[in-house]
Amino acid sequence: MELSTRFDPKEHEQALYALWKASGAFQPQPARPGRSTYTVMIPPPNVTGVLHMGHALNNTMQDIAVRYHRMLGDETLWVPGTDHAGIATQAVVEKKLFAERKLKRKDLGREAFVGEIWKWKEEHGAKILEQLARLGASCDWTRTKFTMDEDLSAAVRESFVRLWEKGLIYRGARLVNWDCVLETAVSDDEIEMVERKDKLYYLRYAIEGAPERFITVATTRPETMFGDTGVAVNPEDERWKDLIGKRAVLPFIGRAIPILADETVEAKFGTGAVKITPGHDPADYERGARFKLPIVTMLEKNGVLNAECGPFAGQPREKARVNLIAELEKLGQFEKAVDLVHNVPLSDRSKSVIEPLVSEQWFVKMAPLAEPAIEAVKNGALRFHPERWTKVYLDWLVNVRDWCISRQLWWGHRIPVWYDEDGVGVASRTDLAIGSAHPRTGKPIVRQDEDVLDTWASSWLWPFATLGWPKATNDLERYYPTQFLSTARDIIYLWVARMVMAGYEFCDHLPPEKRCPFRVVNVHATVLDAQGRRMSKSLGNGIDPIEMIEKYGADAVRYSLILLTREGQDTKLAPDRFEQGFRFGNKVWNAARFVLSNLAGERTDGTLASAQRLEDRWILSRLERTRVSVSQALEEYRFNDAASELYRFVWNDFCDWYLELAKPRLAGSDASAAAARGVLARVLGDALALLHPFTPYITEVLWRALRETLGEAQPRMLIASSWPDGAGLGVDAAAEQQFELIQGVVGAVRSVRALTMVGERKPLRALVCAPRDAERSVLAQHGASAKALGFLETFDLRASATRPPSSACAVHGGIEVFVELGADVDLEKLRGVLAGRRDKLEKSIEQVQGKLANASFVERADPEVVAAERARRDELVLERELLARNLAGL
RNA sequence: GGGCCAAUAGCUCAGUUGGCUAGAGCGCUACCUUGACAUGGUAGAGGUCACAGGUUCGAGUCCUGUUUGGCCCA
Repeated sequence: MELSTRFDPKEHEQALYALWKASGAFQPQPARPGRSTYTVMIPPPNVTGVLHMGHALNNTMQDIAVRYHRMLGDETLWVPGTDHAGIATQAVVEKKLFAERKLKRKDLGREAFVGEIWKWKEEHGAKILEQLARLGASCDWTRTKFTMDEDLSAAVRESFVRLWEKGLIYRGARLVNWDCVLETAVSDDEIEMVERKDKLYYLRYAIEGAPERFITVATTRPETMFGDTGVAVNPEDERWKDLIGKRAVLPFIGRAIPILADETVEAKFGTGAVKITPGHDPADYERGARFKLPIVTMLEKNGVLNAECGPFAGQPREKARVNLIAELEKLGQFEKAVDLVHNVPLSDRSKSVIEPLVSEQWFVKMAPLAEPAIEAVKNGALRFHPERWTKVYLDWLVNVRDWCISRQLWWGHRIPVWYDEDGVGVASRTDLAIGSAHPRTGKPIVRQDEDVLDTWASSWLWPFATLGWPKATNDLERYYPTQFLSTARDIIYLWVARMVMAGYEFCDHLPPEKRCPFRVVNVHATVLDAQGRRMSKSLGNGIDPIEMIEKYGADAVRYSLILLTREGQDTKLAPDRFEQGFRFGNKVWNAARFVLSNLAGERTDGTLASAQRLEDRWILSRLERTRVSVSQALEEYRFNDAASELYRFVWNDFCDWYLELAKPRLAGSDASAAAARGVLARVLGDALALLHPFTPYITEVLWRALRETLGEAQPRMLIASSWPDGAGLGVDAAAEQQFELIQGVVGAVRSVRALTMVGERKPLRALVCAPRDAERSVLAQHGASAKALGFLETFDLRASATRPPSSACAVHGGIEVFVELGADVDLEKLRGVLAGRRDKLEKSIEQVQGKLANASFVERADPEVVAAERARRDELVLERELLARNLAGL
């Protein structure tokens, strides 16, 4: 098979992906003997989403794990899908409707509007999944799930009713994050804290019965004054101490509110007196509850001030703030406004300021659910990688708060609660018809609850609902629990912790030790821009993975991301960083082309037994070490270590040394040439297999070419091939050590060439002086290699020698290499480098001498360490002597 | 206010349980069109491992504190 001189990703990616998919490789295949199942659930992206770098990194990691386990012979399943993203999706479609038809959702009505969303979903909802495919993600697309699918909706219904029956669901008025534009409660993760320059306003409240006195409170939201039901001061604060127990009077509306002593008030902030607005501030809500203050709501759901606000009723909150300050000023009750930088909560979707607002919502009692999830990490059923995230997870669970699961939206799972005419609710697995009898009261059902459930109330069921739960399906039986979950850190509690809770709560068909939905949670790095900022739409600093795939290919994007991403540490990314992966692909491609062009004809088995030359034994030993360490790294989900190891092996061992040494051998037609071919085929084949999880496309193309070249009629695709098992290989430490000697001598020759500008290819005569028998013997046996790589005309090996006239020299350990040069060469650079090296040695020797002169080191340190230090000192001293001697003569 | 993480070459980062002559990629300098690859090769330059103490025979690595930056929670 003829390979083009360059690998063109566009030529292969789509076709290969289709081929893999059609072959059934993405679907679980029966495990090989001794292997088991391996399941991964994709974190379902938002159905309105587009692929960003975080997705690219996260899904590359999952794909590596999945492809690795598939090659190991596990029955491997990776389930893809999307979530319905209640608010986001509804907002997208509302916006579109308005832009195209000037319609609001209320114009259409609930049913028609939801129909529009479904239409939108059918047209656009698969985009991000298609993008995942471009990345090479080997998901089982026949099992693609969507949280609004019928079966997943049934799971949501079942879970709700079960919690209801256990008494874990309740309805109540609570302070929630309110989006005044979308008019719904939103969860904590749907808001973004944005730093803003704002004002801190100082307002004076009159004191009841003391017309000459005021109490000054500082606030960033003066308009919430109409919701004030108290003022708090620190009991130690001399400024206000005497007012404690008195009442302050709100301007305009004249409500008198108590002045209370509270140690949690910081005397240093503002005036030391703070207004308490339990209906509109989370901290005040708590404080108000402590003091049993009433709650006054002063806002309509659309952000307009309500009847509680006296003359300001009917004004939008922003306008009211301005007007209020102006009016207070007239009354002399506005003291001043100072600049303040603080965090303001904005709604992700509408970008409007979130108002904490008391409203009727549905909640889930979380404390009982949290217990087994806490236990899971304590007993080792669940492990975080990196481990430190365990703490974040536990902190949240230990202090868990009840979960507000209702949303005032139309898109989502409608809350399965029906009410009779008295407003008595009941949860039901099946829809209750209007007019039918309430199962408990017997009175007619008059309506279903209007609200829908939070999207997380479906995605927390993801690991088992996607497999068929609550039905006892074959998939659920086989593939639950899963092994690996990879996700971003910001949803550890919102999603990960809740999935664990759900696993223990709902998978009660399993014994407790099998309920935890996954064994390992991988918390991947956050991808930042080159300046270290988070990539965001508003900053416009994102790098589009698809654009990068177009430019560099999916393999390059994948490999670069993994090379750049140290475990759990954030990653700074610039577009040109993808070049590293791209160049590596080019290297692999060309190395393979070279190997393949030489492979025609016979081959040996490429094992240590058949490959006798030093470089053969060396590269096979290096291959074995690489295989072991890459496998180990993948077992531990250290993707970066695995990728670096492969990079080093392929580039620095195989290409730089082995290929170069194979070239002269391949020119011949003897047994050595045949052995080299065998080794080349073996190393290339194994390297492609080891690389496949990281760079699936290029390795698949080359694998096919290799198999064809070797004459295999119906080669199995690499995706379905076996992970290298190291058969016939072993670590050969002696070969490695000997080969390092050759590398050192070659390095010495090259150094002389470069530093004397003699040219890389000019044939030179070398005299090598190796006084030690062991080294001389290695050089005697394998000097030809050094001769070839150093482009030496002669390689004259001696036990002792003095520097021949008009020759330059280099020193490697105890070995001197003399290279004959013409008389007119410039030795200045060479002298400089040798002198520099001598000085460095000098320092090292001082250090070692110091250590060895220290009696307590010799006594206390491990005897092996002491012996090693002595040997090192002798080596260094010898090298320094050789350097000094030769430097003197140059 | 509580917690987590980082600080190592100009830049981006490695550096396992303390035993280093502290590494890689990019960038830089010099040389090389060579039959796999110039998307390449060879050789170099470049570091008081943030700072201050401590533990130890020995600290980039462990402990304490400080500074700077980032993130999370309240």
